[in-house]
Amino acid sequence: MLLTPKIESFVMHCGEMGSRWGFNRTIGQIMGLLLMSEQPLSAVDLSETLNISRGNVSMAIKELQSWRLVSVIHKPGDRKDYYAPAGDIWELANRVFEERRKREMDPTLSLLRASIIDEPANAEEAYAQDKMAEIHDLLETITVWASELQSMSPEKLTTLMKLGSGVVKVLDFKDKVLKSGNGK
Amino acid sequence: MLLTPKIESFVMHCGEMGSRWGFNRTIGQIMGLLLMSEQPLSAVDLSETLNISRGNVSMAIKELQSWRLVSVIHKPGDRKDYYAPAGDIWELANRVFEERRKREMDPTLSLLRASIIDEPANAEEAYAQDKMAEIHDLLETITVWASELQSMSPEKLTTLMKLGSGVVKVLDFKDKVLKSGNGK
DNA sequence: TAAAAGTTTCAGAAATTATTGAAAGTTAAG
DNA sequence: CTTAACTTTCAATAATTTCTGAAACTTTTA
Repeated sequence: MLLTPKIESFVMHCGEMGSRWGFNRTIGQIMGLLLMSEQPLSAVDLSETLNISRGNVSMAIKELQSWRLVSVIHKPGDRKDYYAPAGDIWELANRVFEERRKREMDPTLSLLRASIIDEPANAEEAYAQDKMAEIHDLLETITVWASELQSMSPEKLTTLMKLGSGVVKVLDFKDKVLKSGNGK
Repeated sequence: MLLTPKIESFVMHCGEMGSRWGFNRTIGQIMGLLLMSEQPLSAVDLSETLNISRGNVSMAIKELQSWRLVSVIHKPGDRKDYYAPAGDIWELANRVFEERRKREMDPTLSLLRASIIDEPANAEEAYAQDKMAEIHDLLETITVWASELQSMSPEKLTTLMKLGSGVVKVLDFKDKVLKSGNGK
């Protein structure tokens, strides 16, 4: 399968960015190619188009499945597995956020919780524990908020995002109306 | 300088998480240690406490400065450079977000913009360009929103985050009041 | 301006991570 | 049950990233 220059440069870009996005080059390229392809692709398609060994494709697909980013498709009368993005762009982005949160924040939150529990052994440790508590609270606030945002419908979320910092005005507006309403 | 077990385990954890957070082990450990230390630390302190070569500390500090996460402090009558976190936890988290956005999203946005401009060469490319446009719009919405949030004061932002998905109710409330107010 | 105290650089070594390819495993059809 | 078509695993190797340490550089003090 031959790619047009534009598609190829996108796919290669995904490969280069792969490690910044939390996976590796192969995984990035495969995801990029699947996103660009209208038809689902087989492991052999991926391997040949991207010049990647068959084994590497298999491991990459496994990893992408653990991120819930690709799904398997079977064509009638064909024993091959075909792969396609597991949902629309919006859903995929959501999954990446969620998965990264799990990998980047959750382990730290656990460690911090455990560290904060017991009494400081000395003044130095008291300072450190204060800082840990600060970091913990910030991470937790962000985690909780992120999961609430993810539970919102895409429409609501889009509205909120387009509103941007204008949301402040709405919050102020609410306060004003409530205050004048109950005479306080 | 000897660390208590609790502080040491936090610092080592930062090292292990370093690469997931966008830097490397050394950088993670150094940032962790600086966060836990009430006093600013010199390059030699860092090198000895963490068993890291002097040269590596120098490179790590340079990198942390490019992220705007540490600042240099000079003590009167002492020629050494001392290092400390550049601001409170909140500011540091902000900088990490911003820096990562720059590294993880901006290059992709540029590529996508460039790819979308010109006419598709064929049907296959037309599909690909549609997808690229979709990805571009999502990334841009997120980028704009994130930078607006970052420009809000920490207090407003905390209020907003604590409100969580409850923000939807406030938005609905606004709509209701406005509608009933002008008779529509 | 010379020496001392400190910092930075960078080529090579070490450690880590990704990739290949051959062998083993699985599944479906005949 | 056997074969053919396909997938997965994993030890060996390749590629990449990180780290060291010695040399070069800078700044301050005397």
